[in-house]
Amino acid sequence: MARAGLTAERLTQAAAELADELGFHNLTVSALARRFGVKPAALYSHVRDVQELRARVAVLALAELAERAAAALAGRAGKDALVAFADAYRGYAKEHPGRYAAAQIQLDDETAYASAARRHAEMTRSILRGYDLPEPAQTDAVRMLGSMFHGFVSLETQGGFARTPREVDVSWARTLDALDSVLRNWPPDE
Amino acid sequence: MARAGLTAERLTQAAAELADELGFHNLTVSALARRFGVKPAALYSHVRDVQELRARVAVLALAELAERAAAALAGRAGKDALVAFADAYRGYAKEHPGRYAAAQIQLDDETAYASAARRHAEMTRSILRGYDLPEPAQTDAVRMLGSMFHGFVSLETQGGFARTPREVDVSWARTLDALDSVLRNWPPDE
DNA sequence: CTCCATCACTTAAAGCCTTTAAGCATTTGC
DNA sequence: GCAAATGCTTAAAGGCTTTAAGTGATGGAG
Repeated sequence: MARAGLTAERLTQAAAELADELGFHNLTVSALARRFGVKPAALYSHVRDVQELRARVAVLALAELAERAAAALAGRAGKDALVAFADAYRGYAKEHPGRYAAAQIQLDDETAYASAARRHAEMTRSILRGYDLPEPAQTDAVRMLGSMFHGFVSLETQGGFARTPREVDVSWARTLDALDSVLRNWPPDE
Repeated sequence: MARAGLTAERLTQAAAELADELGFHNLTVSALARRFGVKPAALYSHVRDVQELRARVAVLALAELAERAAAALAGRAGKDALVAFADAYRGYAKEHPGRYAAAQIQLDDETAYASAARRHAEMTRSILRGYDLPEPAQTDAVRMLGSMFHGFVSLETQGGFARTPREVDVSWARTLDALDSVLRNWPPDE
């Protein structure tokens, strides 16, 4: 029999595509094996178990997302940077819903450390340089921005906004306006 | 053999507890049957399939959350209302992570319509009455608040903030300050 | 060039999950 | 007290994960 030429990398790549097509929670060893015309057991020489497969997709997604966000950020500052970053984030999630879902799973500390997770936090901080917030307000703002982006995208992809007629794109833009506004006028600690 | 006395309601209640203990994605028909000392097949007279079981937990969670939010909101207005609502939301998610996860799943239109999902939107709107935002800004703000709350809670329960030392409670409070601030000074459409 | 070791994949099997169908036992109502 | 309805069990099929053992292709050494 001809060999399929499996490697951890090819499996991860295909797994990411599968996740985008079928949804992350339908990413199974069996489905992936099927796609390669191979028996499920064959994958276990390249990947320890389904957990590792999912974690690999998560790391891939984090890296791609960081890449995209970094490109969007290049040469921009202030609100420009904020909007470009946010759009990159939302765009990625819409194009790659399965990968985006993967990026949300809990990675063990080692994997997380080695992954692009830190780059994300750093990029968010770099956006805030345009608003010069002192610590610890900066940390609060990082968390707020992350929550906002993730929350919006998450609700949007789950159809949470579908029942109201107003264009989601417009609400997104206005939300970014609001974020920019509050970052420029960060309320004093009371 | 003695009968277990299963009903859809008791199953739903137990399923919610199971979800909180094991995580929503570990909520299975088998595990639930085990808890009742009964064979899995027995549940299928009361519940169509695992999807319906999950949907029932989602509806339960939405109702409980609405209940709690409504209680928190009673007699409050302005920032007071905002903070009470947000705290109710976050508190519920922390106490009942499995139910909270359930509340995020896509319900079919009928179920969603019959569920408390609408009450949530209405309550968010009632908070905004304290800030008198005209439509369509109000819709944008509803979406922003929902995104913020869900995003923060979601990242927090997934351990997303664990790697930074600052107290999450403090960031939460400051984020609410920021939201209050931007609602009071909603940026004009540019 | 050939043989053998290694590697890549298959087969086999166990265990857990969902779900349907059929059977038995218990309750309920007449 | 008996029949019908109800509630749970048994049985069985099919899909998933994962391990272990087996087979055939590949490639390096002699």
